[in-house]
Order: sequence, then C-alpha cells, then structure tokens
Amino acid sequence: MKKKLSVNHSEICKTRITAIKDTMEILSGKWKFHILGTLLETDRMRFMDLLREVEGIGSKMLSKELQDMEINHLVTRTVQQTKPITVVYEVTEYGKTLGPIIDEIAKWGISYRNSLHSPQDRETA
Amino acid sequence: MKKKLSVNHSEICKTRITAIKDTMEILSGKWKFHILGTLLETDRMRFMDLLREVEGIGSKMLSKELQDMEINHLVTRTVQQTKPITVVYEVTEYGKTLGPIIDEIAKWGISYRNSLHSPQDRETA
DNA sequence: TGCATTGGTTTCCTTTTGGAAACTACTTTC
DNA sequence: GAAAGTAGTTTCCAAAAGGAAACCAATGCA
Repeated sequence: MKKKLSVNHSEICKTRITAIKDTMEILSGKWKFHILGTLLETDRMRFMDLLREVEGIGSKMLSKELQDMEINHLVTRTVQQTKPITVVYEVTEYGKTLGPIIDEIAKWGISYRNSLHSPQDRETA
Repeated sequence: MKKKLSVNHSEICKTRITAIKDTMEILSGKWKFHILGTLLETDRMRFMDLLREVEGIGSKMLSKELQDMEINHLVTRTVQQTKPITVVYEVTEYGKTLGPIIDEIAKWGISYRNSLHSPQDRETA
C-alpha cells in the first residue's frame, strides 16, 4: 500500500497561487517595493529627489521602474511647467491599496532585525 | 526663492526602508513566495510533490530555493528512513510569521484579477 | 533484467537584470 | 560664457538568474 501524502488541488488553492504570482510579477525587480515604500511616505516626489532618496539606484533603473508602475496604474507622472520643468510622481489611489502589503513586509523586516540580536526567537517562536 | 519639496529623512523612514530591503532580500527570486504559499497550505510536502505542485519550476531551482529558505530558518528539511528515502519540507514556526505578508499578497492579487474585468476600479478607487 | 521512483547535483546555455558613464536638451545662475 | 540643475535616454558591459537535460545512487516492482 502506497501511502500518498495528499495534495490539495482545490480551486481556492490554485486561485491563491495564481494571485501570488500575479502580484509578484507586477512588483518584480529589485527596486519597486523600495520606491513604493519611499513614495508612500512622502506622497509626491520629483525624479531627482527619488534618485537621491532611493539609495543606490541609478537613473536608468529609476526611470524604468517608474514607467512599469505607471503602466500598471500604481503611480502617476505629472510634468509641471516650471522654469526647468519638473516631474512629480505620486502613488495613485489604486497604488495605495498596496499599502497593507508594504506594511506587512516592513513589519516583518523590523522583527527580523530584532531576531538577529536574539536568534533563539527564530528557533523557538 | 527655491521652493524645495521637503523630503522626510526621519529615522523611522530609514528603518522602514531598510526593513523592506531586508525582507525582500530574503524572499528574492522568482519562486520563494510561490513555494511558501504552497507549503503554507499543506503544512508538509515531499520534494517530488513540490516539484509537481509548483508549476513550472525545475529541480535545480526548487532545490536551491529550499536551501536558501532552510538557511534562513523558514523551512525545515527532514529525511525519512523509508525504503526509497523521502524528504519532507515544512514551514517552521518562524516561517509562518510570513503568513500575513503572503496573505496580503494573495488578497491583492485576487482583487487585481477582478479589477481587470472592471478597469474603472483601477482608475477611480 | 530492466524500468520507475526518490532527491537531488552538474553542466551548459540563454535570458534577464542591473550598473556606470556618457549624452541630450533646456534653463537658470554666476 | 561656463557651470549646474532639471529629467531623462542610450550604450556598453558584467553578473546573476533561470531553464533543459543528463547524470547519480539506492530501492522497488514486474
């Protein structure tokens, strides 16, 4: 008799996995969470401010990631007719629905840092 | 007079951004959320079951991702002395603390799918 | 004897990702 | 007239990620 570990093939399961894949595809790349996290705190920022604020990113990457997110309606790009034109980026209302994800990720990262100082938390909790 | 969009350099801000980076580094790669999402539903699975269940992954990737997560104490690997040895993977209690992140990601992905059918949700909400 | 299954590893290859630096173009300031 | 700031784009390259297929050792099954 072969004891088979039963595997859950329910629709709910598949829907969930597909949902995870969808989300992560939209938020793929090294910088999107970082940019969104920054943008969600300040509401609106200019390109050069983001370039300075998002530590380590180059203009090519920043530009590309912002374009991706604009296509997915997560941020808006607005050109302002100032003397040297400025461009402001802001998170859309739709983009703000990512808030809970970012919050959970930040929360986890903080407790992860803490667990580094007392590793038994990682083992026993 | 130069009007400067003021940028928030508070410690809270930096801590948050660092936390986001930390988390995403641990969960980097194409498959970790997918594997964790699967493993969190079934509790324990064998290598070959995961290989079949995580659609599209190859054995090299699965092996590598599981090792990564084992190093980070997110999953455990247990060899069972059955006739052909079997190996079961399960999410640790610590790994389960990622549950809320995965849940939020799945939730968002589901509402994203729905918004594809009624795109105005993406614009106005 | 030969094929299948278990849990991987190894090799080879392609694609993707990402970074540095240079360049554009326009405007303001020194 | 030169430098600096605005917001990018382009080019060129290196590294990393990822996939397909072959391989391995052990055992079970027909």
